[in-house]
Amino acid sequence: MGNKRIRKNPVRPMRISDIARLAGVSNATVSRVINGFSTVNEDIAQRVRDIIKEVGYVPSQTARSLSLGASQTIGVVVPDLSNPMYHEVLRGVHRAAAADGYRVLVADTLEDPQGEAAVALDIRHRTDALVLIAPRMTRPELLALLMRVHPAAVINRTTGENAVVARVDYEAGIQTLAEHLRTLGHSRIAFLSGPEQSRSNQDRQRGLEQYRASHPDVEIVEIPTGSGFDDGHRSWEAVRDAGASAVMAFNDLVALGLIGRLAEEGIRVPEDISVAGFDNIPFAQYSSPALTTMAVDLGEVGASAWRDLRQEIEGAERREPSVFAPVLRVRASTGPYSARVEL
Amino acid sequence: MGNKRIRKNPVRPMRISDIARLAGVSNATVSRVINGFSTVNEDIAQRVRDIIKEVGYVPSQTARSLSLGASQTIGVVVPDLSNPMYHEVLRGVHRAAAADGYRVLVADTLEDPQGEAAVALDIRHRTDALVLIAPRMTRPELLALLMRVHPAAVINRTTGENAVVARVDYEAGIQTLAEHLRTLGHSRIAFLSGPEQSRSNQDRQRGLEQYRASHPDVEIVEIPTGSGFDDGHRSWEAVRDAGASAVMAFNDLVALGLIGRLAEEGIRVPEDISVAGFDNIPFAQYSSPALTTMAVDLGEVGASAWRDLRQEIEGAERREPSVFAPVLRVRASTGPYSARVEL
DNA sequence: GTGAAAGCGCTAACAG
DNA sequence: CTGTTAGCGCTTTCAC
Repeated sequence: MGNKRIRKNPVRPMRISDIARLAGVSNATVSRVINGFSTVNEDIAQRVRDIIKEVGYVPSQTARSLSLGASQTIGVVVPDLSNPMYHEVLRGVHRAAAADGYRVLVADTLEDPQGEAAVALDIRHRTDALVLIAPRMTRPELLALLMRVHPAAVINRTTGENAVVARVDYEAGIQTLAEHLRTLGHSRIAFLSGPEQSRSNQDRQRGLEQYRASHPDVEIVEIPTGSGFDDGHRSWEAVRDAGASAVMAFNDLVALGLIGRLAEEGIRVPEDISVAGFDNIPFAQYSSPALTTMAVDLGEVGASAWRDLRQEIEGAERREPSVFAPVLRVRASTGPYSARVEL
Repeated sequence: MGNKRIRKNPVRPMRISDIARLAGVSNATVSRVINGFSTVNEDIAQRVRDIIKEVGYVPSQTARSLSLGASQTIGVVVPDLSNPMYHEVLRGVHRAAAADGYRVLVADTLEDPQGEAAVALDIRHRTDALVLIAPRMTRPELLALLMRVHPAAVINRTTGENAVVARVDYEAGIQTLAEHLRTLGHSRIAFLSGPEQSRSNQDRQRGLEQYRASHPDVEIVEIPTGSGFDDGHRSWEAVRDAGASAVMAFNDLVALGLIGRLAEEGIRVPEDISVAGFDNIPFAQYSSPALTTMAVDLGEVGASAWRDLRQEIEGAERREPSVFAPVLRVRASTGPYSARVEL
């Protein structure tokens, strides 16, 4: 490059005006080339492109966003980035949005319901739209927030008119599972319930309430348990005392914990007792026996949220909430009822 | 508010000038109040604050970033957002950065090595720094990229001088594990290797090379296997043919797959054969028998990357790479060698 | 203590 | 087809 040392200073990134100067054209022309406006003389365009590539220029997304009033980026607010369930949803959103040329900004609220709204507002102000995954805040807070962050999608919470909604129908799911067990001949079924505050647990309870009403012939006894492997492991005495021939665990982890305990106790699954989980975690198919469970395509929930949200960004009319019913995966851990010796 | 209808139009967010007008002051004053400059008359400041709260004004982060030349945001580039391993690292980075008032922008490259650099560059231009988790691109590409995205941290890849590095010492880890088995009396050990291109697999292989050199008394036979549960499940014949009394699996999933198969075959673990995993996935402690494995605190790796990166952002000198050695978790799946009947 | 004005890097009319 | 100019919303000198 002759005597003009072109020193790439990493501290001071290239700007559009640098390119313009180097190419001997105006900023506007460079901008047009970058954005693929065909109205530029091909020779000039090529020269600009060459220079851009040569110096490795990348436009400032910040400036671009400010100027355009849009960032081609959406924000996703997650209560807990360490929870695999949210990951699946997140990934679904991410892939779907990426396919449409959108980037994703993820913010973890670290399970702090207080900070949720602030985080959401902040992130919304750098993005074009928001996805809230299972927000923890109270309903009034949520509604107030939604007024101000439109367009937004909410996953696994119901809202009024102000947001796109995608959610899993846990109510229906647990009933599907109960019905599966009833069909197998079980008439006394234990439900190992999860954390009390958990919304999805409440949904399951509501579903079972309905099921009891429509099936007076089957008894469903609720045993407060928890959401972890250990909780399931510890639940054995209560299950035994309940005299149930089949168990629906709050989730797969609980089911697996119980199954582990049953193995230790020498109780056969499903011959002596049937055990079913919920969520269909990857491991469910590898346990022994393989676990019957309810599968939810969380990725699809996320993708759906994005699709509806995108419509919203483009100004389409509000869609109905998308509701996803879990589907039954029958595997080896549930079987027909058979009278058995006292445990 | 008299006859001046203040209609909150969700389409047109509040700007600083709106607040200024409402408070009867200048933009500059509002800005000063927001940023906590003490030079503002307390009465005015209070009035401004009240109005901000009342109308729910939140400054545009985009404009702020452009003006300040900094966004208080870092970008994290992940090869695959669905991989739990990366999640742990991501979470470590996230928590540590959040504690320092930084937000995190996550970009998934969807395992596309081609697009990686572009994604990194783009995201870097909306953020103050970059974290690359286990980038897939070639070394020359990586080095070239790092020149242009400084400051950056790289996880699980070595680099030259241009980035902070945090990595897991798989070489040492696998040797620790081999030594554990040798101490138990095993002298013929199988290593179920993972994907060939996997860098961490290559690290393990290199570690075993060293181990062989320093321990001629133990034979380590490598069996190309894979990284999934099924791969482990399928590996049984090869393991048997190798005549090994102990197995080191590429990771926990593979180990668990093999253990499942062994159960089917009626082979006892660890009485007949010892099996060890790698990674210490949450499930490792719940399998039966509980899995001996190498634990890596991935969250800490991420947190460390952030700490060093932060120094870098603040202009401190380059730190040495942070290297994390996996630690041995002895559980029930490995035991002393005992001669046994031919399998 | 407060306001006016310039500027962060880019895009988009509007002229020519 | 290309350049000039006026913002995008905020921060920050520099005067007052």
